[in-house]
Amino acid sequence: MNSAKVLKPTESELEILQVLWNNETATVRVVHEELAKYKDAGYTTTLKLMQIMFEKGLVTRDDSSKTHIYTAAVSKEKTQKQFLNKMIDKLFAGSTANLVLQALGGHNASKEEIEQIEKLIADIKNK
Amino acid sequence: MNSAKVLKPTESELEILQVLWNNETATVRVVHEELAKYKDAGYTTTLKLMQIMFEKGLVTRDDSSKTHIYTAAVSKEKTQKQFLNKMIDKLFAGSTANLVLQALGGHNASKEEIEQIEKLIADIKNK
DNA sequence: TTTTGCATACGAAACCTATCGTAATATGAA
DNA sequence: TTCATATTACGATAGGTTTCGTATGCAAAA
Repeated sequence: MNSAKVLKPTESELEILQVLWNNETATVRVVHEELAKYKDAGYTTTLKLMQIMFEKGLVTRDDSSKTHIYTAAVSKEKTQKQFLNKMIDKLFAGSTANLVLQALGGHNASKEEIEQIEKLIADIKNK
Repeated sequence: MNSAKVLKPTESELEILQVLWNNETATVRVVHEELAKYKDAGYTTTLKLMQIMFEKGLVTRDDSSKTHIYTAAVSKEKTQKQFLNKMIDKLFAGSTANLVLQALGGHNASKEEIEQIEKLIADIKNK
């Protein structure tokens, strides 16, 4: 039906998708207010971006009332995976482990997070 | 001296940087042949990109002989970290562990790689 | 010396992203 | 009904990326 081509959200589009993923559903106004917390752009800029996202198929919308209601049309997990793969490919010479090592290397994950990762690794080894 | 602004390589530029990182040093011809293995673009396209990268400061070059010799001016590690951070921010709600979990979730890491990661985690816990 | 071929330089075009101003429209209040 | 306000639609622009054609120059071979 859809997705004859892979949709690769731009950076601005990702910011909007974040809001939609968190809220399940949102109006342009809601998205805009959310973005306004850390960046400033006009309302119509957000509107325009979301209209373009609609044309691309990145979001769906209910336009039965004046104020349209938007929903993400791509899943967070799929999108994350898509970008991870591209990044592993372009920046880590195809090695997932390289990426993980680099990510854990400089950074500070909490005790709980480290334990989560340990558990996952144990699972992988068990299989 | 330089870097008043953060340099964010584009996707095409990353492909070129990969080659430079692998080869330490390379001519446009070498880079182009390498890219030609998996994509097709004209030679002058690669040349132009590398000239622009030079202007931006992403690469340096030795033009003492007719055929210029290019070197990456940004380190692989710094660049990787830069993109990782952006990605964690934009796509993983700021959580490094989320990214690692998602990356390992697809589990295409070899036994050796998994062991490397285990070791790193042990180190982190020891600290 | 002349020619051939490779390398660089340059400019232009096509395309995409992000931004915003303005106009049209619907909704609810006065 | 009329008016104010919020929302959408649309068009235009600025800036950046990618692509390539063409011109120019150099260097080695003929």
